[in-house]
Amino acid sequence: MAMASAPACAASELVAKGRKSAAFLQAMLGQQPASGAGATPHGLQDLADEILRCCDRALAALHGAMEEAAHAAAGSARKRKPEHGPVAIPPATSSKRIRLSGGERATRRVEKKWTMEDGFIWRKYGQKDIHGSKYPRLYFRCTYKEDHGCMARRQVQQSEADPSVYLINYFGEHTCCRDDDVFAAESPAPFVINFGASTRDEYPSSSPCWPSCNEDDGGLVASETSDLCHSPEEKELPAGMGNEAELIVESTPVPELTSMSSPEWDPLDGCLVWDIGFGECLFDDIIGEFTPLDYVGLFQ
DNA sequence: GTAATTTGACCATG
DNA sequence: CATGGTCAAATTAC
Repeated sequence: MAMASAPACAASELVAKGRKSAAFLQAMLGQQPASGAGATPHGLQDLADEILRCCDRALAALHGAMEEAAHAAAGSARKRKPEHGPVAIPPATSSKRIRLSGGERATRRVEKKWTMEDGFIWRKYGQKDIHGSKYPRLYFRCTYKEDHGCMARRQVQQSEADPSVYLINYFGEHTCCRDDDVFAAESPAPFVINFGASTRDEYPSSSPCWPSCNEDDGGLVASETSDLCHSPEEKELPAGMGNEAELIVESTPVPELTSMSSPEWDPLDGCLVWDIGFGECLFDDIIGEFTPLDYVGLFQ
């Protein structure tokens, strides 16, 4: 309900402002001439960079929480099987087969990441060479499928256009972290923004499914409904890996990969690849764009 | 010894 | 029949 999403929205705005400040800091550091042999701006830049990334992930986590809240709130207005976690996809819109156990149809979203890491723990259960694709498709299911009956699955495939990019198809939702007991006990933790380097320790094995702010994480950044997604990159998705995505999630190139050494790198755009432009716009606007239409009503 | 991964086989779908 | 998704035995790693 709105009462659940309002604090999340406020927190999201705060994180967004923090991120903006960090972006400016990083920009200022980038403009600083490397004067003073001892003063190494790279260390500070790395720090600012990490702050940016943590903010991004915090936003993503908040976004995910709001999405959950939105789904829960919209339960009466939107089609959702109450006894099944995954949201049903209208079969009529599905032209390609998506075989799911028990014939279920689940939420599906596509991410493009620079790493396969997403903070969740997956177990690989298959690999398949895909016709016409240079790279095999890897099949993963949640490690906690047995323990919690979590039906979350994902398919990972390297992009042919850019092999450094992984196209990750997510099916179903993680229920292993949504159990009432677990969620009640752990709910504060996932949204704690820890700017330190030991964030991984914030999420011990008791709640391993929450996306964590770790070094390897490519960063889940944003998601948009297919109606909102106009990214041309969606067209780059190989057959069966995004053409019918319910959600397209643009993911972040880790800044240090290119941006820190690139003179054209825009510090305000270095951490997130959004369909929208960053420019000088306030983050409030970004949140507006960041927020799927489903949630807009909840925030007002 | 246990858990995770690999990989070929099987099955469903178009 | 071709292709993609999943299963499960074998293998490997810890």
